[in-house]
Amino acid sequence: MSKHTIQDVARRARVGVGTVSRVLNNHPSVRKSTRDKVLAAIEDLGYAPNPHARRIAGGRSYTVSVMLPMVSVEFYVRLVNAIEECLDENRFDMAIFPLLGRARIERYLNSNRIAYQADGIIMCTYDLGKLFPDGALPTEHPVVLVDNESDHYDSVFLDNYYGGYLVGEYAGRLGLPAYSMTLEDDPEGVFVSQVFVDRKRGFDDGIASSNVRFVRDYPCGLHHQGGVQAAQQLLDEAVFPCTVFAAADVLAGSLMEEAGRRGLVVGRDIKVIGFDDQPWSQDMKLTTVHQPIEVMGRRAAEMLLERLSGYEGPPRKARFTPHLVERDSTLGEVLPAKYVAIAER
Amino acid sequence: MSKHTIQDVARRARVGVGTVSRVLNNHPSVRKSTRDKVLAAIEDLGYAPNPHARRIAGGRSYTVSVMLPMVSVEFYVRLVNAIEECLDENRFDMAIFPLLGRARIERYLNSNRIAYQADGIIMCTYDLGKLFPDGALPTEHPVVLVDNESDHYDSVFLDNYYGGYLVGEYAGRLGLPAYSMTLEDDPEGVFVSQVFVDRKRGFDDGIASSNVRFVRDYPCGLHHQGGVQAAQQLLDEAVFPCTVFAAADVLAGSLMEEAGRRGLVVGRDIKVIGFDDQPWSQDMKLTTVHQPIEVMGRRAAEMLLERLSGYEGPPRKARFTPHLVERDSTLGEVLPAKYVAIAER
DNA sequence: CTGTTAGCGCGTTCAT
DNA sequence: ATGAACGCGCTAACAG
Repeated sequence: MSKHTIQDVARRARVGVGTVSRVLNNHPSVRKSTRDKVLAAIEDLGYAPNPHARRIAGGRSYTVSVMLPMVSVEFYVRLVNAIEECLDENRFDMAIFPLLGRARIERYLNSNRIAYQADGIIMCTYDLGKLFPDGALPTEHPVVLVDNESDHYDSVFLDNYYGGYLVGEYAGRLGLPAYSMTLEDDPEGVFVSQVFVDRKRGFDDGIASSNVRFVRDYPCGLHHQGGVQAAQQLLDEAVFPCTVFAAADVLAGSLMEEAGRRGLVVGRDIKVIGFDDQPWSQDMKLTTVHQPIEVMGRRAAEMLLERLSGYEGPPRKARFTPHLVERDSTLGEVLPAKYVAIAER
Repeated sequence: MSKHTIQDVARRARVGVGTVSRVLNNHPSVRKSTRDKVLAAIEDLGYAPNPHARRIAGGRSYTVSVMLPMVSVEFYVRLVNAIEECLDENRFDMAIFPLLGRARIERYLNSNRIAYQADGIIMCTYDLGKLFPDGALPTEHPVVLVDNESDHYDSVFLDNYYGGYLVGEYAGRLGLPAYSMTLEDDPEGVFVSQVFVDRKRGFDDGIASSNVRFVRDYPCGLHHQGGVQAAQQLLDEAVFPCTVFAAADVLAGSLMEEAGRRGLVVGRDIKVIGFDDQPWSQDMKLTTVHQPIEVMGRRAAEMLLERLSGYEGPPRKARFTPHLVERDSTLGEVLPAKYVAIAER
């Protein structure tokens, strides 16, 4: 926090505080020469306006809160970076509020929380209807939802059903017995993401029109270890060759690793299809559903900034359409069953 | 954000704003009867003071920032929960700022960031000397360091060297060839935690006084997958029976899992010692070094609150001493080498 | 003990 | 185009 005030800047630039304020807020009616004087003074002093004072006086602090389940999951890291980049370009600051678990979520039901003192909020993934009374956040400020569809707020989300459908269709064409790995139920019941339900529903529908037999689903935790455990059980029970839809790339990665450990050849003995198209999926040659995370994050930030600039229209939905990226993990030639049986052991 | 102001409360309670302010700030000289009147009015109106206004007027917003590398690592989740609990009891709010990576850290070199507008900061793990100019955060507010020792700020940390030493001594008594798994260097060079260096140094020194042979160290990423990879290489190369010091419980978990997969008996063929004593370590019967994470988090919050209450003494160090918890993972009877060689295959 | 008043730093009039 | 004055919601100092 700079120790200077707008007064100091005004004195140094030999102008009134009003003029400095205008420069600060990009007000058009300032002569170029005086604007430059002011900017120079600001630069010299290393001055930065006090966001709290701005909030008090002008009703805005140029800060937005981002609420999400947790970070350090690849999806959120990418999303947050994209959001922050966009906000940064518009001279907005960002604070992250990881909700982590039920206890913290309940704290955030209280509108006094600092999180709600921002100019606006971006809420990720959580189903507001299940967490907050009336399905609304306790705030008058604009809210944008990401990774979750809504009729009450602007929302940015992927058509996860369609993504799953693409995979189902594709699995149908592969013609092999099919399995799936999806997200298990959250014991705390807070992180019930519609996302994975939709992907699975789409997959089921996509495969239904083929004559492929869907054997069963293996629910697992959304991390490497969870994927490995489910993969072990799956590989113990599965018949080969087969197709497996892993509803997140991280799970597909676990599965491919575990399959390799057992001497199975991915693409031939087991066809693996992921979801996300994370950067490393290309290296792993994983067939997967592409989702434009950065674009979605940026769009969410833009929508919020539009609201903050006074846009008053009805809630908007930014639905993104995924597409399938075909890679080696589904491209190997399938061998006669007998040979596979040997390779399997 | 409540739409009421301190004026509304004053009117409703038929007192002056000064009195309301005194009640809000626990000022002693308020008659009990009027205090109750005011509290009733506050209750009726659902009033909550505006933190920005408090900051402007009184210089404090009752908010602290917590900066850390990332959450959703068990250590930080537990730490953050403990910190928030203590702050909550003192009517302070908390905002978390995950630094995530180099790009975000550099943004946070700028003192204008909202993170620095809090009354105080708790900084976790990062070595300030390497990240910030002069080894100081760009703020005049009080700072407390956690998981990192410092001469400039109050700091709360574990004696990691001693913890490692305990393990080294213990491994010496076990009398078996010893290996270790520690944190690999961070490619971005930002998350170079002294913590793991200290644990390893202590381990080396602790084992040095015995006649046990230390074979080699396996560096790995601080997550399950990283542990599995290192464990595979270690188990490929190791001689059994042996002792392995995993410098974090999560790595020990990976190792035990991988060892089990290979038919090795933990505690007999391979003695595993972890570090952290995470809640699940007891279930896994992992011998490990206990670290009181919640106590440390609470202590950090307390130290910061003391500074915010005006304490002005020199930087204090709250060093915590770990202890070894012995469980089954090191307790099996070692068999003759020949038998082990068979079991190994 | 309590009411009144002067700022805190800034945005926003309203004249000029 | 620009300076001066007012007010945002609150705390703190000053009277009583």
